[in-house]
Amino acid sequence: MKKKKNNTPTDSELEILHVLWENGPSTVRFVNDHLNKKKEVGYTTTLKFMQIMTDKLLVRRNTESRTHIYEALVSESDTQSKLLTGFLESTFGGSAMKLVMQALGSHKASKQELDELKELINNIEKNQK
Amino acid sequence: MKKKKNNTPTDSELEILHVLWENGPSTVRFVNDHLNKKKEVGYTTTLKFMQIMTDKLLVRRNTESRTHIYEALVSESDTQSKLLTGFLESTFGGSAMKLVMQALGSHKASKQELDELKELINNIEKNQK
DNA sequence: TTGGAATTACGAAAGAATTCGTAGATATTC
DNA sequence: GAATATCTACGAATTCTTTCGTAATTCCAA
Repeated sequence: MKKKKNNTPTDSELEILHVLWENGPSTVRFVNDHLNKKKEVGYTTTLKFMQIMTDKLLVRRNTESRTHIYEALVSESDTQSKLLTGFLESTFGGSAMKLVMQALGSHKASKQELDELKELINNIEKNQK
Repeated sequence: MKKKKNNTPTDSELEILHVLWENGPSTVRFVNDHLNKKKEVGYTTTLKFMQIMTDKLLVRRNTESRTHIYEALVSESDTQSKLLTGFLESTFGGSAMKLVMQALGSHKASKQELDELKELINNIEKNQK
């Protein structure tokens, strides 16, 4: 029986993943500096998280040089998709439409974004036929 | 200085709120029975949460009879909106459109739902002009 | 080469969320 | 009215997450 891997990151882990997704493989120092633009975080705190994430297989690291290089092992869209599914379930009873309506209703979208959205809807409808 | 009320429920609290939103004012027994349809939860566990939620002003209770009646003090849509904003920020970097695209892409929507959605988009565009 | 700076490993404290046991009070049943 | 069931209050254990201090090692600069 294969062990079910629990790949979903916690909030703090997610912040680190964002840095890795955006900047590619990075050192703890680099990630920590980035995080500190938003809020103060100790270096060893960031280090600890990245070690935990290595255990969880959210990232892997190259340890050839003394300063390790960390790389995301999970993709941004996969992770977003998983988190979205969980959020959808817990908050909107699993109804994606309710969530979409709520999101569109309370968060501004530009003309261009709305056009893209309509385009997407058209494609979905086309494939449904 | 007024104290900032942190009204956002935790996951367990949210499950209880769903029961209250759906069924109206309820006893601990009723809520606990409902929760147990999905997963095993001890009675005093549910009770404890509802007491905590009373402190947090997420619910209020009528204590006239020995068996207290609990009632949601926060609305479903307000709560969803708050949780959505947080989730949007942490997972999608604040981009509602990315979330909407992801949600529509990976979760099925019916013809009717898509029509409603287009209707909503039209209204938004109309108001933007 | 020696002392300071940077890095990793590790443990553990602190905080937050969840879960439940027990005690005491009140209601119900036989 | 005695035994049983139900309910609230409360504290505390447990688990998960976050945060950091310290030690050991390696690198670098004067």
